[in-house]
Amino acid sequence: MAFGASVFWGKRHCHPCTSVVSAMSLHIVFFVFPGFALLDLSGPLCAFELANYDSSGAYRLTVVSETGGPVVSSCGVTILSEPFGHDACAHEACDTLIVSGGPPHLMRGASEKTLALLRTGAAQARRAASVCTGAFLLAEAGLLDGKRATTHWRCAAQLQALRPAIRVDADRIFIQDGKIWTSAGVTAGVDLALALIENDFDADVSRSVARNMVVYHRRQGGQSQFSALLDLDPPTDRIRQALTFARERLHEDLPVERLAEAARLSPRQFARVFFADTGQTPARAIDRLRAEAARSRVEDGLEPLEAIARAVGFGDPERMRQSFIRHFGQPPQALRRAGREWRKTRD
DNA sequence: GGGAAGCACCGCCAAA
DNA sequence: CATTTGGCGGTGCTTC
Repeated sequence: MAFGASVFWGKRHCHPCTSVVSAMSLHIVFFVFPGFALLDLSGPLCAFELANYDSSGAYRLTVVSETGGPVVSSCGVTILSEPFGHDACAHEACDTLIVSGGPPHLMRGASEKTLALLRTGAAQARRAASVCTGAFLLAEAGLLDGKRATTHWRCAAQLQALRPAIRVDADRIFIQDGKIWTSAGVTAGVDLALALIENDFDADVSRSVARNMVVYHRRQGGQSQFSALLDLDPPTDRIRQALTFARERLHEDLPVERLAEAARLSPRQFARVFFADTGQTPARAIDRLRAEAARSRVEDGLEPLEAIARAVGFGDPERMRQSFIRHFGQPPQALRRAGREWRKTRD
């Protein structure tokens, strides 16, 4: 074996058992279907695999599908799966069920058999989770009703329309509500897996896995920062007009009513269209615009925080601080310090 | 840090 | 008849 993982990454300390992790292994069951997105499966799989090096094989990993056998992913690569409900969830208790996503057009109209399997699987499992558009399958199975959930930002409005009872938040990397976990698009599945691992062990293990995968341990902020959805033109002219309008006068008061006026829509309709186009609600998007405008100036470290807060429309530094924590996960001071460190390494 | 006021959001229904 | 739009009012969050 030329590429021995234990040699390459090194075996680390074995953690003492926690309340959740006992001597037996935790069975992680991945559900896939024809056309599933390979990375939705392989990302989390890789995270759990690496976690096994840190935990002496705490996880047993199984890929299942409705009928079992070969399943072709959206990119054409075939995966071999076990039949769902046989070995996977019946004989050995399924600890965590993770549903992969796929192209949006495939996510509707799942067979009744699949939905029934998901319902029983989720009911028996300690946790159920979805990656990306996998949330649509959980939604159709009725497992997300009344819960907070996220999905790929492009599909958030569609999910909300499909199941009004879900509280869809498109600006999160992942969300846990009770035993149900959902995650944002594609690579957010890795963040989800890291969070599940941290839930089972502790932050040391998940941090170690993140380092081995060369990803952020706790990716900060919401998914919109990666979609660049406030920079790229939203599909409708009117929403773009409103965003341009807002960006040009961030320092002024920008209530939803005023944005709606700029878009020449009624406030109600504006809010509806805005969410459909961007996956965010208007006020939150403005808040993000301000935070982003402030961020580089904060990191530059040339102006007092109070002046920046005023210049971008936060009014006072405390509101800016709250907003930074919401969007970036850390207060302005911390980013300013990080900016200073970064400059030092270059000089 | 608790409580009131204001605002954002959203479900619902009616009108276009 | 279906879809889009606008208004109303309840609710929950933020701000002061």
